[in-house]
Amino acid sequence: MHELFQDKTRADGKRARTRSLLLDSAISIVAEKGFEQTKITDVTQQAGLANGTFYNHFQDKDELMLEVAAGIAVEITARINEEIEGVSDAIARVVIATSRFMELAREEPDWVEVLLTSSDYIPDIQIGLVQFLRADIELGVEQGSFDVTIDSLLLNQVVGIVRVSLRVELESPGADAAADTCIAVLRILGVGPPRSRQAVNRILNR
Amino acid sequence: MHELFQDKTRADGKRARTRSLLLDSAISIVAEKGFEQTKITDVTQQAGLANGTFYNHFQDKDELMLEVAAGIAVEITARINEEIEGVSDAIARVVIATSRFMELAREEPDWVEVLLTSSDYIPDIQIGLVQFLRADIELGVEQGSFDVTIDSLLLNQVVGIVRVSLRVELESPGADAAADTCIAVLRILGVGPPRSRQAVNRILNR
DNA sequence: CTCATTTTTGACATTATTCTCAATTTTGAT
DNA sequence: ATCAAAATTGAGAATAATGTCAAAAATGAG
Repeated sequence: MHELFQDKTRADGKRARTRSLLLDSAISIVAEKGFEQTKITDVTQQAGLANGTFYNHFQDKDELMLEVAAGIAVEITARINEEIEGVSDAIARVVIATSRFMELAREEPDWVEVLLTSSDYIPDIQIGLVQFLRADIELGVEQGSFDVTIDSLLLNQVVGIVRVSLRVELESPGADAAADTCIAVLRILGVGPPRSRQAVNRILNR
Repeated sequence: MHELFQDKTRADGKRARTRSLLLDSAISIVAEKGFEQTKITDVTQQAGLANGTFYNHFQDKDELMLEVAAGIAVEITARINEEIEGVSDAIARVVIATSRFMELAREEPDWVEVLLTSSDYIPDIQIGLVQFLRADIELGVEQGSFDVTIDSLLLNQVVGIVRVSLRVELESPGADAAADTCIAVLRILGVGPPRSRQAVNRILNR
């Protein structure tokens, strides 16, 4: 379990380090208690700082949360992009991205937990991820692999499937849900059941 | 927009009527502000009652919310069951149930809104609906229509798809999302794209 | 209509959380 | 090592929500 913000500010001044400490503390508290149940004193206590210090760095809870959620979204987007960079087949891109996301739920459960809960309160957080998703679906339609009309409903449905699958993965990390989730996503995108299974087996080489 | 609880207690004594008034007031406040942002005084104000009256009827907010959510879940389950009673084809049952649910999002948006938000906080609320869903999926597997293994992941995925579709319907009531949602559900259940479209067109006769 | 019982009222006590700021400590450039 | 600037501290003021209860009002059985 890495420290997302502190790792990026080790070398900077005291101010930046305290700020990062608060941000990382917020991650662990939000992951544990949820978004609205997280109080400012919970965060400062977790950070081992006095309550007043918070106000030296943030206006209010919303400002803190926005930064936390945006930081996680950027990091997760970057990690997934790393994996699919250079892959040109849309089915493979979607499968790799989905399974990498599921893997992140095991590697960094707090980040994923916070991303899921915060996107209920800060809808903008999803925007970046959805843009990439849309591009890959467009690619798949062009390549003749997907059978869908691309609209807000479809994008939300795909995001919804991935969301619940991530939640299941967070709640029972044993039950390797990645492959089944990839198949579900392909099915939604109009890839028939036999082809979906075959593609997932090939791409995740099982 | 009907009053779920008041309609059921018109004939009863004052106590029952006040109680129902509080429950219905809670629906409209939760639909507007969300679960955690709903304060007890919001509910009593909406009901036109004094703050103290609340404690004559409920221990605390949780007790109120549990009753609100359970009441809505029972009503919605009953209305959907009404429609599929006597239908023996699993595909038809799933399509009719899904589209009826989407229709309810237009008829009674507050009920559906509260059901969606409260099931984040009171997971038990989903249990009843999921049991019916599971039975219909089992039926479809027996009938050779669905190609899935039934487990918690699958049930959550289907619920997830319907949830996001309901939310889209609530947010833009114009965009007739029912048919597309039925198709998405069938696809998840392993019905191929052409058969899904055909089945939905036939059953919803368009 | 009467009146014992039930219900409602709303001011206030309690508890919870946010936000401020003067005093103190720490930092890091020189 | 020095010291002005920056950061932290924590007590407590301000705000917000919950929960209590004696007094007042409404109910409905007889």
